[in-house]
Amino acid sequence: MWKVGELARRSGVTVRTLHHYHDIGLLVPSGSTGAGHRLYTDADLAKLQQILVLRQLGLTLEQVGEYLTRDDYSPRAVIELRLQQLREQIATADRLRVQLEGLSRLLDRAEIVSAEQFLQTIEALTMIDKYYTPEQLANMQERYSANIDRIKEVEAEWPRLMAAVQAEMDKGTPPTDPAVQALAQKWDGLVSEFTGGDPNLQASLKKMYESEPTVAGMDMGKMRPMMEYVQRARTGE
Amino acid sequence: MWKVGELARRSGVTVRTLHHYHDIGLLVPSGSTGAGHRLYTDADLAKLQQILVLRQLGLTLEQVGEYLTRDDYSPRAVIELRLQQLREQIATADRLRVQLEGLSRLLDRAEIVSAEQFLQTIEALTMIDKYYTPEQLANMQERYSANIDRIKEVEAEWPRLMAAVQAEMDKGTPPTDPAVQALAQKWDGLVSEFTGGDPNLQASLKKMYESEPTVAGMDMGKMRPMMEYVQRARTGE
DNA sequence: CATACGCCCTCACGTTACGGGAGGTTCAAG
DNA sequence: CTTGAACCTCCCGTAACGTGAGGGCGTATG
Repeated sequence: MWKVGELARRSGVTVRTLHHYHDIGLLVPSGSTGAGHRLYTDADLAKLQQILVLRQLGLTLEQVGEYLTRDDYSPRAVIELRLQQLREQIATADRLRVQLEGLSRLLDRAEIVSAEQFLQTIEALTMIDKYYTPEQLANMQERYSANIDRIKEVEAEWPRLMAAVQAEMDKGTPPTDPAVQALAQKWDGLVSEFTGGDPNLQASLKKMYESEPTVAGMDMGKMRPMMEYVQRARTGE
Repeated sequence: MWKVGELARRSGVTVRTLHHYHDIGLLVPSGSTGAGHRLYTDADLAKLQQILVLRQLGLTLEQVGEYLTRDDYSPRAVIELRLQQLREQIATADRLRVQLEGLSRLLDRAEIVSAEQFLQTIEALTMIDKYYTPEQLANMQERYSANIDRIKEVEAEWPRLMAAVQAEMDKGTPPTDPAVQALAQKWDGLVSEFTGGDPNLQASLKKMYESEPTVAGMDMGKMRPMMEYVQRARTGE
């Protein structure tokens, strides 16, 4: 017969853990002293070892309790459940690891210098992962690697184009105006350059712009009226 | 300016989350109505997006707060910390997955039929992982695969040997008695058969027996006096 | 018998990031 | 004015304990 401290030392758990297991009925001591000190037997120790084994497998205390008391015990169910959980957990963690390692390489190239850029880059990577397929991404990367200078020009051109569109909107210029039509043509050119004319890629881009409150630091709430304006210029209405 | 419900819908979080972030000072609304309704600005939305991005990376809310407020911001520190955590997490989960897949194969061979066997097997696998090196394990598995019949004999012989040793102890037979010496020799033979004469393997076995409260369902509290008795027979004292 | 010390007890708040209900107020539309 | 949706604060809950408070018990020693 052991008291709680002895059992804790023998088994490697804390006294608090043994109190907790008693409180929840998982491991109830076989006896107690007149003063109320807990007394544990060999059988209690053996049961504790079993509990610890199942805990190590990742079962919750509730699950441990169930498996130690039910008659229709199924080792297979325990293992398959845990294997499924582990595989999902590993896959999720691995995806994030791959993302972060890519981001780490960006840092190595010193392309990020501020907290704002850092957060926008993470955000962009997250959305890219959400909206584009791996095939689309490989295609895009191939094209961009071959035209790095043009990419930078395009990046500089978008803010200018958007400012011009916004100016026309602010002036109340009708979308049928030749100036707006020219801007719409330019808009389409830049989009086409981004997507390489791929309609699937264009659809992914459109879905992202329609679904996200911000994209690459741009508030889509402000962006959408602009896109509608350009669409009206495109259709001539 | 948005109220809390509009912001929740735009950003994909719950109202409760926004309350919580306000409570802990992470995202404080820029204003409020006379009635106390929260009012959020564009800047609040942008900050929320940043918070969500960092949350997705796995940072705690406290860490998010720190990184959004400090001047000596270090993207590299964030990423390296998380990568390290992820790698450890993946390695741990993967080790357990491998263990469970091995156990699953045991189940496939129907070598486990009861809850008791199941728990003892898991316990044994856990200890094996703790005390033996991969090299030792490969060595042991190779030897056992080649002598499966003898292994079963040995497994049956240990309880008989231990019962005989216990009987001599109960009778108070001195360890120098020829009968006890014979038992000690037999004990050593079985151990040597298990370890293949490998002193490193013997050391791992010894360490396990000395450290664990139970091994393969055996209470080491009872086992240790027996091992001491056999040791005294071995040295002739 | 008194004291000291180690071990034991129960109670209760804390951890993290919210979920969700209770009980009430505010706001906009009919 | 009524009604219903949206808002508010407060508070308990989640899982598995850690930790401190305030006290009692058991044993050894003076």
